[in-house]
Amino acid sequence: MRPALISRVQVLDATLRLASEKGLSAVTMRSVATRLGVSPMALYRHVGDKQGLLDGLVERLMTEVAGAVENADEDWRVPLRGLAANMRRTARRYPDLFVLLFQRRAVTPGAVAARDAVYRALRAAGVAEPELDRLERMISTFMLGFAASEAGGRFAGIDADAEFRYAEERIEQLITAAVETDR
Amino acid sequence: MRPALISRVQVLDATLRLASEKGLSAVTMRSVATRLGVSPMALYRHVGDKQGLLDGLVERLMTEVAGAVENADEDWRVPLRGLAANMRRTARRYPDLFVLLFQRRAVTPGAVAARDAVYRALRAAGVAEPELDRLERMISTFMLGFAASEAGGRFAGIDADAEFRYAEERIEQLITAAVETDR
DNA sequence: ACCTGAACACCGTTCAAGT
DNA sequence: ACCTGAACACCGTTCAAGT
Repeated sequence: MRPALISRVQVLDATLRLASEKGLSAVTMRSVATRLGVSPMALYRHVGDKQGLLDGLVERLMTEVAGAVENADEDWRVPLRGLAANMRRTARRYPDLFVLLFQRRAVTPGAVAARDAVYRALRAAGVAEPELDRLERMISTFMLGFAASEAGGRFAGIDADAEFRYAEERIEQLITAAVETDR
Repeated sequence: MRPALISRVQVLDATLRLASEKGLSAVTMRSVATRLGVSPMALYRHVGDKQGLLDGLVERLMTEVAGAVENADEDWRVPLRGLAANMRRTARRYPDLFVLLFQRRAVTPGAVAARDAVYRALRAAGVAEPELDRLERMISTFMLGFAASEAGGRFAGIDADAEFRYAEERIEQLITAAVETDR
């Protein structure tokens, strides 16, 4: 038995900092280890392997997205906008890491939390059960695509905020239309 | 002077085949060179470097997406659906390559062609100029996000075709609504 | 239980040389 | 003009060993 020098949380913290400062390509087992003052092989006990490290990173991204979204608001639009804002901010912070979200199902706690926030908003808006699933996926998919585009540079030269306000309006319009037809 | 053993087109062809068969991680300067029966260094004259190779790949993806989209149809929905179908097919063929599209502006010929196809469809539908740009970007962004999600596995366990039909309807509804308010 | 050092099989890329 | 071979500075990961 021997006291642990590093923990899984520390490894992910250090990696996330490295990724936001120098991008995903700067994230190597060796560079992360150096940052923690430990040998590269020390990481393997805590994150499995490089893929495991990336998985851990992506889950942290999702909790960052889902975190701090107000819930019990009078207007269902508020938490939805908050989630979108979180998503865009996270994407800008980790542009090349963010696209990995397209490769994960919403099964980890963070991803589930983010999805549930959209669900709650849609329910509060009055969207009926049969349509809830699909509308949620459609909206989440658009948000993800928008944030990835903005952070990746696909929108270069365009006012992303104004662009998003337009899309936001259109989506809210879509939601209220769905509520209307259900009635 | 010396007869060229390989060309840029051949390099991209071979790389694309390799990517669709074994994924992006199997694409190395060495593996591509081996496939062409040439030394790794021979590639550098034709694609610059690894990043140049990826850039060439992504442009080919876009021309694949934009290609063979019927144009002069009576119904504006047809080319739009065709483009979406192309996008989804291409994404499924090169899942890990596809997300690189989020990092490119629509400036290369293939990307411009894809964007113009959406423009034409929206104009044919009757969308007025001031809204054209934003609606095009919103729709393209959603399509990209959907295709990336489907190909990446985010929709695992879900009937992606049915899912897409739902979204398609909603988007077409959005377009006709935009036409209404313009009138 | 946790960490290290050396080693292995890879990378992308430079550089000088060959035709 | 186009290609090669050797070399360099990296990777992720295994394995045996140390505490």
